Amino acid sequence: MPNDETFGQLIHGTARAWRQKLDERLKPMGLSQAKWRTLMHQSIAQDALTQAEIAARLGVEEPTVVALLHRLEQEAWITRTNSTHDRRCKMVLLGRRAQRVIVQINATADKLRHELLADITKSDLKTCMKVLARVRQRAEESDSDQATMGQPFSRVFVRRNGQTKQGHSIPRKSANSRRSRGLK
Amino acid sequence: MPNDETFGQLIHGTARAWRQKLDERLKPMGLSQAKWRTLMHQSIAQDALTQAEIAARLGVEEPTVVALLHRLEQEAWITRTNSTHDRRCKMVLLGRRAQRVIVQINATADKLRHELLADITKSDLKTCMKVLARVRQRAEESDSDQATMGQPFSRVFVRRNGQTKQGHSIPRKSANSRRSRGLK
DNA sequence: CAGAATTGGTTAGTATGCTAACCAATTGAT
DNA sequence: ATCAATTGGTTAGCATACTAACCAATTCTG
Repeated sequence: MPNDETFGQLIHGTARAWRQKLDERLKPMGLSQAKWRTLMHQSIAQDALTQAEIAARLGVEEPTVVALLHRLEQEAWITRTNSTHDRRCKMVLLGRRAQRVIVQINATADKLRHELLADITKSDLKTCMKVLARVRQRAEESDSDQATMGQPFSRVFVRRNGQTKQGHSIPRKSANSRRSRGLK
Repeated sequence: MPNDETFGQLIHGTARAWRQKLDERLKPMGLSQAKWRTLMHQSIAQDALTQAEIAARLGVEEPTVVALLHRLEQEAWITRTNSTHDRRCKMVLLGRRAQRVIVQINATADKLRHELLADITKSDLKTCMKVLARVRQRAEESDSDQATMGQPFSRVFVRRNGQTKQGHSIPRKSANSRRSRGLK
């Protein structure tokens, strides 16, 4: 067993173990970490959120949210209605069922957190969170500046459809998603 | 933006950002984090590994490894051969292509790690890793001991198929996976 | 040794994440 | 006012993870 594990592997493994544990606890309530997080952000915000807002708060991409909300809607946790102001938007609302149990769901997550952090000192925890936040920030930086110091071989501009609507050619942002990583 | 983020969300987000970044860097080489990790463990071990060993080292379940190796094999990174000693086993070997590039693949991961941890002090890093290791250990504990301090309601033995071939009935391991979480 | 149990690997089905490509609606620029 | 660009949402297709259920082979036990 490699106890000289790299930091990357360690974060990854810890996050996975945490998620697994939470999923296990939430399972009897018919939820998972992803669903719980979604409902939680809903309940924190006073007004209904759009899907884009939810994606930003969860820190995931929109298509992920689409699927997630689809499942949540099927299971009657939420409702989606078209916005009257902007016909593109869909406002997401917590269903009654969700409102009823949201408190105990959060309590479950809180309890788990307390358990897992039980014997960690305040100081160590603070340091750890500081490091994690810094690393995350670093990892979310755009990179494209110095990283590719070699030659960018194969400069292929995919240019998918090419005829639909916008042809503003040459997106200098490499092959990134059209959104500039909304997280932040 | 919730900067009073919980520890769970923070770990989760950081791990995700790290993985994304690594995937992005490995992409030009036709790899991903999962594939890289698999190849790395292969190259560290001198002899060929069985799929079960790989699963244990990666810290994932066997079916996940099956799919992963399947993709790696299709892309000619590895070869799978039946073991002569134990006909159940399949030994996994690195293909020539993998052996050639494994060094620079690891270098990429190393470089990323150095970049992401650039301005973290040795001391803070050590503390952080200590905390993560502890949390992970906690999260991987079996739980079932004191957590369910009530009565174990619903003692249902799922008893799935029951008729096909082997009817060794009643797996007394409750509904858990048949393996006792090989991680560790 | 025979039957039970375990172990290695697989398949099927699901959840969660991603990117690419698209449409419809709104906003912005001229 | 019109056309270009942006924004909200969707679909399709893939990658990576899981559990449940299974087969085949080996090992353990009486």
